[in-house]
Parts: sequence; C-alpha cells; structure tokens
Amino acid sequence: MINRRARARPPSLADIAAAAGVSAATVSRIVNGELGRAAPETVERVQRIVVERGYRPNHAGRSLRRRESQIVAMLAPNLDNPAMAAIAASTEAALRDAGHVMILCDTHDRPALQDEYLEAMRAQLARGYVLVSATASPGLRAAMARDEPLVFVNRRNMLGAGAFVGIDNRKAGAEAADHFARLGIDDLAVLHPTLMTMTVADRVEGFLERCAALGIEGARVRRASGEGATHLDIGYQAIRALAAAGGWPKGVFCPSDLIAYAVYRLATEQGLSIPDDCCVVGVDDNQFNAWIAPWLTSIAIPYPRFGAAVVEQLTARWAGAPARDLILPHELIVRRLPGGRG
Amino acid sequence: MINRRARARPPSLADIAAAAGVSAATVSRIVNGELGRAAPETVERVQRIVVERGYRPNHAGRSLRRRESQIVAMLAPNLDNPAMAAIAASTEAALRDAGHVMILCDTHDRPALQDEYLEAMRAQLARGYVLVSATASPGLRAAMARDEPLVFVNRRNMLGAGAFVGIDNRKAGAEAADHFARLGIDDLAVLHPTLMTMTVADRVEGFLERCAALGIEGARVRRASGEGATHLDIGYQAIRALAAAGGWPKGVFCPSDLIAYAVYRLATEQGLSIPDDCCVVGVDDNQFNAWIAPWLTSIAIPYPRFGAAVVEQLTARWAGAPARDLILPHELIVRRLPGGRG
DNA sequence: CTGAAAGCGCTTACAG
DNA sequence: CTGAAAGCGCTTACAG
Repeated sequence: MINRRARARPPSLADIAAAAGVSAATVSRIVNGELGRAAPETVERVQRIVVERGYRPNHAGRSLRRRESQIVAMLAPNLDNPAMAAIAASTEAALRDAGHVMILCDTHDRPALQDEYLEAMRAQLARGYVLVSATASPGLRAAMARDEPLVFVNRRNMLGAGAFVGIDNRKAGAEAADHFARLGIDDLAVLHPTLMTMTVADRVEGFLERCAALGIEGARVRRASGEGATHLDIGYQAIRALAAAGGWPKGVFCPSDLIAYAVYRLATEQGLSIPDDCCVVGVDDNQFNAWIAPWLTSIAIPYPRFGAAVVEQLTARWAGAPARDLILPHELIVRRLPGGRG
Repeated sequence: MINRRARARPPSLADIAAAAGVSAATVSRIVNGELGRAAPETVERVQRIVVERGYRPNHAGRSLRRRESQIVAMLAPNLDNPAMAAIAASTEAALRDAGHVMILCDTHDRPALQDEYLEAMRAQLARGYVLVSATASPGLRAAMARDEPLVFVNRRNMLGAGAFVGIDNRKAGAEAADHFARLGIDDLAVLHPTLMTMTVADRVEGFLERCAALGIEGARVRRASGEGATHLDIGYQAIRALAAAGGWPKGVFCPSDLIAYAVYRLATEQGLSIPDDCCVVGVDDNQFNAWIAPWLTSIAIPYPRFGAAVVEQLTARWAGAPARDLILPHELIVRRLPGGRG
C-alpha cells in the first residue's frame, strides 16, 4: 500500500490573520516583534493564535521579500578531517544561537567545486560565507568584487584582504622548536606537503626560524615533503623518504596532527618507538589524542572557540565594519616525553 | 574607511527575458529544461544570455512557487564523532550530486533541540529529513503524522516504521564473539552505556547470544556500563568499574570505537598492553584506526556508502514508495593479535 | 492603532 | 511556439 496522503499545508500569515480578524500586515509586525504598533489585546490575541496553530514564517516568502535569507554557507575541504569537524560543529552551534542556519559544503579543496558552491549558495541568497582553508578561484574573486560577507578560517584570503579567524601559525611553529630545545633534541626534521598552503608554510617557517635562532644549524634540521590527497598520505610519504635518505631524526615537527599520525604508523611498522626513538610534535591536538595518542605532543588550536569568532566577524561585516583578523590563542599540550621524562 | 557599496543584484528571470526579447514564461521553461516548447533559435538565444549574464534561478522564488525547496536537512547528534563526520561527508556529496543541498543540524542528542530543528527545517520547506541516531520526540511524531520524507540512519525509528540505512548490528556483535572464539579467548567482557540505544543494544545482544551459543557461559562474559556525554566518557567509566571489580578481562567487546579508545586509555594509564593483556574489538573502524590504533580490531561500517543509500531512500519516499530497510555489509578488520600472532 | 496594496522572483495552467 | 496573468507567503512604505 502506497501512502500518498498529501502533507498538510502549514498555516500561513494569511491564515493567522483571518483567524485573528486582522490584516496580514498586523500579524507580520507582531510576529517580527514590533509589539508597540498594535493594541495590546490585538498583540495578545495574535500571539495566542500563532502558538495554537504552530505558525512559523515561511522562509522562502520572507527571503524573497527581504532579498536575503538566514542561511550562512560554510565551504570546507574534506569534512573527514577532525579539525574540520570541530570547526563545523562549533560554527554550526554559534550560528544557530545567532538565529541562522548553516549549509555545509564540501569543496574537496577543488577551485571548481568551490566556485560551484559559491554560486549555488548565492542562489540561496546566503547572507554570509565561511571559507575554511579556501583556495584561490575565479568565483572567490567575483564574490570579493561583489563585496559579499566572507570570513576566512584557518587560511587567509589568498586573493587579498578579508576577515580572518585562526591562530598565529609562525608562533606555533616557533614554540614547537622551543619544546625540542628544552628537551635538548637537536637532530630535527620537519615534514610538510610539497605544495604548502600559507597556513602550513607559516608553521614551518616559524619552526625553522626559531631553530636557527636557537643555534640549531640548517644541516641539523632536515626537511621532507610528500604528496597525496590527505595529510596522512603526505606525511607517510615524507617520513618514509626522510628515514630512507638519512635515517630517523630524534625529533620531528609535523605541521598537522594527521602528518604526525603518519609518522607513528611508519614507526610502528618499523618497530620504532615514539617518542623514545623519535619525538613527534603535531599541530591541532584533535580530541582523540588525549585518548589514544599518548605519544603525541601537539599544539592545540581552540576550534571550539572558532564558532563564536566566526559569528563575531560576520556580524561586524553585516554592520559594515572593515575586515580584520581574529587571532585566537594556541597551547602546547605536552604528553609522554622520551625516556619516560616529565 | 567603511565600505558599504551595495552588492549588485544578481540577474532575475525578468532581466533575462527582457534581454532576450521573450516572456518570463519562455525563459522559465528553457531554464527548466523544457527545450521542446520553444523555437530552436529562441532556445539558443536564451541559453546564451543565461550564460553571459551568469543567471541562476533564485531559490527563494522557486521554493515559494513550488512550495518545496531543494534543501534536505540532516539532524545528527554530535558532529565531533568521526562516525558522524563520515556519514555527513558521504551524504553531503550524494545529495549534492542529486541536485540538493544539505543543511546540517547538531541536535546534541536532545529531543527538544531535535524538535526545534525539525520545525526550523520545515519553515525552510525542507524536502526531506535525514535523521542520524534520532531520538523519540513529539516533533518527530508530528513529522511522521504529516508523512514527511524521513530517513533514519544508524538507529531505527523508535516511534514506528520508517526508511532505514544501517548495518545488521546483531550480526556484527555475533562476529565479534566469533573472533574471540577463534583466538581461544573466553574470559570476556562487554562495555556499554547504561542507557542503551537500540543500535548498541543489538550489538551487545548479538555478542552475548553468540557467546552463549559458543558455550561461553554467562559467568565468563562480564558486563559493565557507564554514563557520560560521549562514548569516550562512558567507556572509561565502564572499563574502570569492570577492572576494579574483577580485574581485567582477556577480551573486551566495545560496541563503538570510542568505547574502545577509552579502554586503551585506561590500559595505558595502568601500564597494560593492548592486545596482549586485553584484546579489544570495536565497531565503526574510524579512518584513524589504520594509522594510530594498530592494537584495535574493529568491525568496519561502510559509512562512505551511506550517502548513496540515503539518497536512494529519499528518492523512493518522494516517489511514494513505502518505507523499507537498506542494510549495508559490515566487515571485521583484524589488526594486531595477542602474542604477536597473525 | 490598522490595513490595502505593491512587489520580491519564480512557475504553470490556460489561451491563442 | 509563445505570452499574459495569477499566485506562492511574506514585508513595508504609505495612508488614514
């Protein structure tokens, strides 16, 4: 038996107006909180009927009329990355609290897909765009030209200025170097994607600069890079190349936890122990590290706070304020140390 | 300097019609693929202008008129769970391919929030609802009464029938028991939340039933439960209680990977080795297991395939087909075995 | 304090 | 093959 019973139409403004014996204009004003413009008894009656019938304004009608929706689009590469999931979760909650809904788009880090979503979200009359680790693309340039409210997360706008939410990546890299220095480890390496984003490049540069400042010569800090779809694959390729070429370093800086996970995998495969044979420092400090990666010291990025920061930036843009940076504090989380120290 | 330059209005149907010297009706038909109803040269001209001006139909107008949007709402508890992230990622991609957009709502497993989102999405004229591990709630009952297109993922509809996408949880639990039997481990335990969802209860029951069938008496299979916001906390509480009460078992079945992670943490804290001292089997097989949890054997759930299954179910519901179950295959992924076997 | 009216951008049954 | 017209549900400037 196929059930094709037509779904009941939700009550419209007109239905409420008819039931209350007033005009649609009056109901609209009351629903939108303009309580002072109607007689108290009218307000009371309308509000009662609204509740009774479970009236909800139809957003298509409202958006059409106001030429704007309450939709905010988040464009992110690869939702499977726990850092992305953490950002999405906190942003979703913060937007919801502010009365918006978030549409999540997975760009797979491809400019063409990013542009397609930018266009699709524009057709949805999106009120704002949250671009997590955005890539350069013609559509992004067009959105900038139209002065759309854009907020860049993690990775700065590669095409010019733009509101930004993230951490101080150079400083984070430097603090990783300090950590190795404190432990007296100077046989170091850094692993990264062959094609670095600005974010990763800043972390790597911050690390290398501090190493130099600490007197660890360039020859003692090796670099290796890899290619692949994820930092897992990239990291695996990089550490394998590094270990094959000159043996394992005593310490390795990974500009993301996923790269660090790859190092752990190869070490495990080769029977080495982390951190005793090689001390690893990552970035992100994904929530699972505390549970199953006691070997990983990592620089925690406060993703749970990103949501509020994103909303703050969007609100500022809507109010016409100029774009600015919002830099949140990171923190080195030290876990197991080599030789059972600490 | 505050930049308040008004954003340019995107071209409307009327603009295109004017530019092409035809009526809005004709443009609408062509844009919607009714090519046969206009002269070929008209079609060609309109299509050219559509491309030139970058015309995109305004979805608010279309939704208003058609009384339906291309929005599909996904309601999920806790996006931070990697299983949820995997489901969200694959569903987002599949819906996008089918021409829809997904709005992701985080219900935090709270009935009131679930209802609020159900209402909000209804006001958005959502065309369908993907309910991941949904909870029972008045709003869900109301949505069922309205015959909304609902698809339940992971957890069946607790309030009646409903299209379902998931695995055979009893069988999964049974296979975990088989695995222990093959290893000759019969000092077993199972950990779970104090308040079990149907999904988890099925896994646990399937495990216990198979244990009984294999001749492992009830006294040799201990149970412990815990409470908390996440399976991490729940698992930690459960394994601690179990170990404190009667010592560590030789094998433990965890109906989710997160519970298994908690077991690993306590074992590490107490200086025990997994799987040598205690062999752990989880469920989900999150992507990171392959990289940093070589100690964890887990029953893989094919989340990357869930998206297509969800779209299949939604499409069937839209076509008026009756609700049915879509059971996808799981697979036991065996990793390191106790005593270096395997 | 309240309402009539216009209009947001689209679709579609109808007429020709 | 094409268009005029109505209407989806809402908001708002205007008039009273």
